[in-house]
Amino acid sequence: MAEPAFRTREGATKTKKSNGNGARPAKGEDKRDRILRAAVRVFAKKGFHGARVAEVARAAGVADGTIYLYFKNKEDLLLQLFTDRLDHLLAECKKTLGGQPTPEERLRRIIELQLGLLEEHRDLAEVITVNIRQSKRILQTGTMPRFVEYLDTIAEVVAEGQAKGTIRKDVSPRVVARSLFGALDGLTLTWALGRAEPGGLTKAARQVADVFIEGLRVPAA
Amino acid sequence: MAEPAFRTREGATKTKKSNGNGARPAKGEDKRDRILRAAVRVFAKKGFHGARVAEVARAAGVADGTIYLYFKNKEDLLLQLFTDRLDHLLAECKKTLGGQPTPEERLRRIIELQLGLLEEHRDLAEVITVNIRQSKRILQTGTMPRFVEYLDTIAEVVAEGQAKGTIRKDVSPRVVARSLFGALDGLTLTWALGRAEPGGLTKAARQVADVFIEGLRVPAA
Amino acid sequence: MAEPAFRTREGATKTKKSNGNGARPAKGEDKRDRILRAAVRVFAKKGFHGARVAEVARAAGVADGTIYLYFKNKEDLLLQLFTDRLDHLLAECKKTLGGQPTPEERLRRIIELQLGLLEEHRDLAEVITVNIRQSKRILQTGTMPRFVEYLDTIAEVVAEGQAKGTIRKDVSPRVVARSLFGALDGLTLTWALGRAEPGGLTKAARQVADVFIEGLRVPAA
Amino acid sequence: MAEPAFRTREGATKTKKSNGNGARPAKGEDKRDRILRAAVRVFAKKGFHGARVAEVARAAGVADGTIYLYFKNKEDLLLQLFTDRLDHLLAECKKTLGGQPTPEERLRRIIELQLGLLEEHRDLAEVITVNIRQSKRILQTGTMPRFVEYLDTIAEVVAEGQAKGTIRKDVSPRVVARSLFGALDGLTLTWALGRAEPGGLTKAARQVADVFIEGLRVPAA
DNA sequence: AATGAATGAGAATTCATTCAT
DNA sequence: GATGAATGAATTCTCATTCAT
Repeated sequence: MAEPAFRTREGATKTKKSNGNGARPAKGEDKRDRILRAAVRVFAKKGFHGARVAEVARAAGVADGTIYLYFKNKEDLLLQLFTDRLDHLLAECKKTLGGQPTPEERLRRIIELQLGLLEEHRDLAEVITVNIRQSKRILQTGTMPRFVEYLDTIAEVVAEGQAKGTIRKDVSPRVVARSLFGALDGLTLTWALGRAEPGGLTKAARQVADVFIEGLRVPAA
Repeated sequence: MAEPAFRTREGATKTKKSNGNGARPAKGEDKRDRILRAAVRVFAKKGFHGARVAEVARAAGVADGTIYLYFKNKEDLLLQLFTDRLDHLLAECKKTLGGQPTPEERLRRIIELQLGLLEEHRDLAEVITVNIRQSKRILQTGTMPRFVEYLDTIAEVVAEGQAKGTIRKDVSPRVVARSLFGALDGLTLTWALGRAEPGGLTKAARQVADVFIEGLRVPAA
Repeated sequence: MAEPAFRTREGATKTKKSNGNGARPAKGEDKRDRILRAAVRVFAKKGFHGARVAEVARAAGVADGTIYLYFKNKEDLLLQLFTDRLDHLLAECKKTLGGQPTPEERLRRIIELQLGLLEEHRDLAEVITVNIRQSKRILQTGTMPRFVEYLDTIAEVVAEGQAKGTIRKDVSPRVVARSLFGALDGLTLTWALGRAEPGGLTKAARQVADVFIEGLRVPAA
Repeated sequence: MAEPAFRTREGATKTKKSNGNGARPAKGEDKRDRILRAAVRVFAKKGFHGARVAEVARAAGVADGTIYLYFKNKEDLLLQLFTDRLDHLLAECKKTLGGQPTPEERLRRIIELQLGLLEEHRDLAEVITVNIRQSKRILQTGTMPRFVEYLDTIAEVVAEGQAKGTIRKDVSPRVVARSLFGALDGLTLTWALGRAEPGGLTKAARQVADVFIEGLRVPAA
């Protein structure tokens, strides 16, 4: 998962080169990716508001104006950044969840995936945890369909467990999903802004998984 | 006076009981409070970066320059806002925790307190969840001693339970504290930015408490 | 000349305590002087525009508002400062010029006086050379009657020499006066902004005097 | 580009002959010059502190922000203005001094050049005499290498005369240089702020030259 | 007279965005 | 598509001055 297969605007799972025109690598897509990757770095270091568009451009090796050929404006750049990365996480989730036998295992897997992904990409971790809250507009759901989708994925797993009878029914799947994401988000934030010790998030993942899964289990008679 | 008297820091933990000169309310403290209260409202509505200092001033009924008599700059205003409010939360915690018989009950009480407080102050909820992440500088621990103190309070309760033998020892109190805060923070964020249904947070509080407390319980043999 | 006898508004030569109401030292005058002395220090250090009125107040040990009881505004403070100090210089000139037998000696004496005074008061030197040019309004002659008067004093000495036949008549006394003042001013500026070596100005005084006096002498047949 | 290309410094000594690409005038240099020319006018009229950057921009026919593409800040604009103009004066000096047979003639030529140049450019005269002292930072030598270089040029001429035996040795070339510049500066200031009669400075030039040159002559046995 | 908290006009500078090349 | 020079709106903070006490 080191080099995530970056998404295009249209499709979540396209591989890098297939842009439908055959041989030549899509110059445009290439540049869009370079900009997004530069944006992660710059936003992580300076924060969304602290980052200058010109810095992103320089980091991406393009001219200032070029950014506006691929993104409507600075905020759109941030939004597409999230969308892109969450698409990736969602795709991974979908791919791996099928393999897990029980809802509990699926939950554990989601936790491991999210924290694992961010542990490998500290910059991205900072962007996800910090920058997502820096644009009021982006925060309003609706602008963040991918985020909602991701929460829904978690909630569904919970609901499945409830349907199956292994997860207690007196908790709302959405509350659980939001709490869980919040818990992971908080851990990531502290980790990313602090020492970011290698393995720190992975270790935390197990503990959070244990607590949540145990806590969700239907109490024994 | 050239160097404006920053009356601020030392007044942070004072309870409102004036300044010891009896009848008249302390003019300074009074104005500082008005500014802080105005800031909560304006920051909640516009976000930290979206809010203009002049708007806060107008909302507080003071001149623009007056804000700089009490706060070093806009960011300091945000920082002191957090410090002030967290002080309040911490004081409430301390007051109420003594009355709880078990660590588990104390945990539940903390959860109820935090969500209860924020449910009553939606503006504050937005500021705490959103704005706290808008200033890179503030995020760096050390600038937020009160936040660290709050997490420590939670972690201590967990550690107590571990010492007493009722809470599982294979989880780090600090990880639990951070996760729990994250979970509550996430719920609050979603609530505050959405409908903010009355009772919504209180209802969630019970569920989160149940899950965490159950999840932390030492597994029955 | 170490502690110059400071002037009051009305009269140039009054000694410090005689304010006409007998015994008590004039509180007001006292404060005005403190402010002026503080202003010299602060203006010298920060320049006129760089100095805050509050700094002058603090340096003088008075409240900000007090300054406005004695001076119309910041610029007036600067203006009165010049007037006061030039009054002093003029008085010294008048006192000493009578004793000099020839116009040439009087010229030499003026040069020594001006540079001697400023050498003893480096702060004042900076203010005179630098700050006098910082307020457009003050620069316009008319607002600086004392300066004009000082130049006139020099010009008169030159005119005397011309009348007496010892000074060449093909130079304008006013041009000489202005050049001479400029020369002294330039030397002072460089001295004050640099090392300000003790004796530096005094030494320069002799040289400038020699050059000017020789240069003004009626050419031998 | 994030870091605006400060095209400034390197262009300072270039003579106007464009940028080597033949026909079209160098856009950048063109704009920089327009700004400098506008700055002279505005600074002369309002003084450095009284002038608003926006006024300079408007006078130059560029946007406010454009100024910051060519100059670090307002003070840098002033500094470069001096540097530019003094460069010109220095170049003229160098060009003309060679043609003068004696140090005395060279001195006279320098005086004529300086006053002549400023008489033709009253705005520049005001800026040089008044504004140069309005920025404390600029005054500190080292920030004004050109000024030091100019004084050195004068001092060298004096030293030459001393070596040749025609100028008295009991005066320091640097003191003479500083005095002479001060004298010219003072005359210019008075002229520029007053009527600025045509020919006024030129006429003064002769007198100052006569006085200084006579005054510097080795006394006849 | 003296104070100093409060005022609020004022200005430099930044930086997202555009558009002529 | 790509560029990057130019734009100019937007906003924090400063500080001279006032005036209620």
